[in-house]
Amino acid sequence: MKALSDHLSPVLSNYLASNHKVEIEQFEFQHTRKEFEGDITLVVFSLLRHIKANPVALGEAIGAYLVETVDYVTAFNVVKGFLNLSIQDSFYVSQLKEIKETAQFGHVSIQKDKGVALVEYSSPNTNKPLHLGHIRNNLLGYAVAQILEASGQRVVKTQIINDRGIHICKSMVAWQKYGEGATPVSTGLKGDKLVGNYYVRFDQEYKKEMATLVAKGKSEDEAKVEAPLFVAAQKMLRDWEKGKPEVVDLWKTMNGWVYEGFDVTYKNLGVSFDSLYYESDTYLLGKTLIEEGLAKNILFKKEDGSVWIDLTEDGLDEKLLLRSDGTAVYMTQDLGTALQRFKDNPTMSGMVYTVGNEQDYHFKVLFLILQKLGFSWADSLYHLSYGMVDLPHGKMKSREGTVVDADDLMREMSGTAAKISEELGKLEGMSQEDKDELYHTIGLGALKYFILKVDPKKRILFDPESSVDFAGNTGPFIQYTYARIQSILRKAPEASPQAAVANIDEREKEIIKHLLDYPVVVQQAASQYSPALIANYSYDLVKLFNSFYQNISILGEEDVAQRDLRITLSKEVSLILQQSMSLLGIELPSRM
RNA sequence: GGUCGCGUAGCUCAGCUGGAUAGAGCAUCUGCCUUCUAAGCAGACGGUCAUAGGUUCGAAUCCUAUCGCGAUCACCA
Repeated sequence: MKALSDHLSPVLSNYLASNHKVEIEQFEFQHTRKEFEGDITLVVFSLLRHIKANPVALGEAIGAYLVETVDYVTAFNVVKGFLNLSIQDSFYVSQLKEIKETAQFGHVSIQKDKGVALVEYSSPNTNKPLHLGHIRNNLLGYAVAQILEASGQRVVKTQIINDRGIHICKSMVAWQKYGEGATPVSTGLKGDKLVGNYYVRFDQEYKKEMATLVAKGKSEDEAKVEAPLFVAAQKMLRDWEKGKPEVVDLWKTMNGWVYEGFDVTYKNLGVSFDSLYYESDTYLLGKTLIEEGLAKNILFKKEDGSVWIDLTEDGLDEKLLLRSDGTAVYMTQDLGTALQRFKDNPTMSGMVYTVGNEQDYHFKVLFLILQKLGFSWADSLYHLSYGMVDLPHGKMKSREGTVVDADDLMREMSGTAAKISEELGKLEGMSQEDKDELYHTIGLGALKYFILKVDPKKRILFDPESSVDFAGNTGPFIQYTYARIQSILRKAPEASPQAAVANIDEREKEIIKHLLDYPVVVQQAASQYSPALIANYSYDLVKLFNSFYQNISILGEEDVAQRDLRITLSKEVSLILQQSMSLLGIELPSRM
């Protein structure tokens, strides 16, 4: 409806300026509700703040004026404070033509002067495989990056890899002790799974050691730090920081395995990155930053040597930035990473951190510290905070084996897609290879849509038993509609909408109106960082199209002008679907 | 306890900066495949928008309080 209101607003402005001596440029338009006559509605009530008048009388006057001066406004009626305007069919035909002639309608080509927006997502630890929580993170981050790009921003997709710290050392210690030289090749396991197994093994053996110590009369707290495995892990961390060659070598080898495993998962999921940052590289810069902060008296040192920032005046607490032994904490490396990214991207216009909402406080503090350190770009940082993915029985816990593994889940989704496809039996003549690819497309489409259609800040309940739907408001529903359109287009002649169309069906008009909304939705999704808006828009479009498709013949229409309009309409719907779904990372099959 | 987020149909969710009689899907029930792919379409059933106040022409939407759920408040990440 944006296009229409853009046409009408200046006319209205002129009218009100000359007749009521008020300057108004923004008007409140909305789609006319079905029960009323008309296409677009001006909410006259909102004008009453500026003009003292009876809403009905004002509506009548404006309506009469618009019908008189604007060609395509054919009629009007006023209900209470709502001015409903009827628009000529030919207007819609010309709008459809414009959509057809615009490449990538609704997407803005990248504007160089805007600077680059960094989008961080994924950022895993390198000690265990990716799970469902990472999937939401990855899908959100990737989609937001795509949406920002479609809105005209240059985007760099990035992540910080948490590749150092005690947790990595735990896997390393367990591998040394129990691994017997196992490698991904010797075991046939994905690298991240192999390393993850030793992380779990560490935890199991560590618990046994603690139990033994407690049985010998040690307290729980003593047992925690005295268990030989724990001591070994701590020693390994110190050796790593000293750069002891055999430790660093093992660290590199095992991280290498994990990265290979992650790459497979990312590829399957269809996400990618433009630049990578490693905590092992950036934590030192963070320490430098803290030295500077101390010198400027923004930070302070306690007697034991630990470094803090006092945020009590901002309503927050004191926050630790460096341990008393001088080693870095989480915040230290995040400060370093942020600065490093700015150094690498001097035209940075903003940075989006895709991180779960349990870290809301952390990011509040991070941004505040960067502001206090005097970085002007700190104001443009944004925490894309999203809710947890919960299972019916509560949180995912790796120790209790309730984690939904990313690779397993994707495989199951493809499997379900295959099962449904085979039951429906529409894929005659397709090679097995193509079928497998299609099942992956559909399965992933279902999963991605399921996750992205929900507002990011809300929690998602994931029930592995009932799985993800393939009917209704789902990815496959959209894919299916697209495939149907492709089927028509394969048989249809080239077509262009002609003015000769006698009249447009209500259903066709609804679709054109909805297509015209797409550019606004893309901008909204970008400014709100919400892929859900794109998903819901696409769903509505598909609903409208299916109703049209099921009730009106396209290729069977004898009137050529009418038929061409319908073909064009179908084609444009499919193109917008392709664009909108590409923002969500969902592929659309030409058959299914 | 402090701070932040959420609460809409049996279930899962939409509802844009306040606008007309709060919308979808799933589930349940009716119809529709010799005609462009039935993963679909047409329809029925289903609501005290957590509760109570307030702001105003108008509140699911904004404000306040209360209740419920979750997160967070580490020399973990």
